[in-house]
Amino acid sequence: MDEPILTVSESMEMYLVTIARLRVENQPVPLSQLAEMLSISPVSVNEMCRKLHDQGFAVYQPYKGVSLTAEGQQRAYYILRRHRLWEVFLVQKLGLSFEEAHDAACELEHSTPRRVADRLEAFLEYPAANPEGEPIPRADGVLPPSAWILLAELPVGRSCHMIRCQASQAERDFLHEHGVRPGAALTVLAAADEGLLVGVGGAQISIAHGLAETITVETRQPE
Amino acid sequence: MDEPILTVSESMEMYLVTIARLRVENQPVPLSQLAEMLSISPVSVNEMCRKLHDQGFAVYQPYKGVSLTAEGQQRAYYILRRHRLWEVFLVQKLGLSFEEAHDAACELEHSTPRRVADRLEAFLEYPAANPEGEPIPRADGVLPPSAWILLAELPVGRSCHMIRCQASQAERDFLHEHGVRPGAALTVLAAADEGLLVGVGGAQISIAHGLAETITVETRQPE
DNA sequence: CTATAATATAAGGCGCGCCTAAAAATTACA
DNA sequence: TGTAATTTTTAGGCGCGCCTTATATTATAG
Repeated sequence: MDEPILTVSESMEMYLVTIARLRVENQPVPLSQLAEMLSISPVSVNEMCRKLHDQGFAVYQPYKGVSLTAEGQQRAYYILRRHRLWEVFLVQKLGLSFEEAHDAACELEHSTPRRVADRLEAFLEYPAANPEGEPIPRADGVLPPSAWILLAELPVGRSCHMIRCQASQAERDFLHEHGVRPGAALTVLAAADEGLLVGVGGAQISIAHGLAETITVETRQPE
Repeated sequence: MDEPILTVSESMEMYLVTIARLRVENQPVPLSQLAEMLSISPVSVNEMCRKLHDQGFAVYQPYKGVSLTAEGQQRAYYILRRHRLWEVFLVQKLGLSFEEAHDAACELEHSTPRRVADRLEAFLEYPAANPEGEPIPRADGVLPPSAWILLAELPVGRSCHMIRCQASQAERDFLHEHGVRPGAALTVLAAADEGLLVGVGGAQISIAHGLAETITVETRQPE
């Protein structure tokens, strides 16, 4: 009757949170991607995915990929929440770089009781997102919907807020100098062969299509 | 020539820090105490102590006990420092009880990079001790002395943490069943002819004077 | 000095999470 | 459609840290 409360090992937690992060449009995540992301051999990843399936945390379909059950997603968000709260704390209160904060948060996230996370959230005054603009799952397990798309996909004339850029450091530095940084308000003024003409804080910058495809932005729903 | 940097597992870290905490006046720590403190079978503790000896972190002398090498003590203080800094943060900034904070710190201490510890120390404005008055090892590895006395010598009304008991196995078992075990928070409620009335975790137990003289505790400095 | 209690050690086992090698199944493309 | 590439599965192995059972060794109190 009463469900046994299955404990999730640290290793399992890493799988769950990685699946959650790799997931796009409810498509199952290919195991090869998972293996690469985790730096674990495909055989071991396969083994673990079957285990997660058997324990009810994931749905594994051979040759298709793996996705999370409601239970699995809840556990994943549970970790993601801790991870991003720690990132906020480490950057905002301790003054670490995001890079350092991210690495440390990867460790701390597995050793953080729920109560500590909740208190930490209050101490940080309920941040909505981590320092990179990625949303923080709430205590009730809801991950606030973020209308995230690529800048390259934004129609001309529409505005958005930048979330992140996954290009090289040099390219990110270039964008940063022109005001294109996480949180900045951007408007696509025009699209040309060379790229997008983007307005940012009264100035304008031309961004190549390739680069625009590495930039994630959040849009307000227009209606 | 160049020493291989031996990595210390989380389990080993627990042993090292426990040995450091149990150590008094440079006497080796009996393995039975260690086993009780860690809630691990004496056989396994023996096994691990031989391993720590072989790897140069401890000196294990059969029938004598185990003590730390300079290297082992450094590692132990390294962890203890993180543990107590987290306790300060969790109590002072997040408002947790010491009990909760201690438990959470036991986990966090193993996942805290040096830089995070140093920044945390600064953020907390360089506390000298944890919320229970136990000294925090400094970044340079120095641990200020702490106050260990016998339970029998503790004034009525004062609280302490149990360190160890050197009575017989039967007596230790008796105490253990009543929650009087290493690490437990004890309060001397009253002193009578028969012995001390001691509060432990909401319950009470009467401990004969003779037995109380075998129990070592750590007290907070009153001023 | 001896009997008993405490401590040490040996032997074998278990679950976990990872590995490699090799064989089988499926998919995808020419 | 047939072959190549990918993916899955099986089998066997390894280190870690813990366990229990059983046997030695040492310490200590009568």
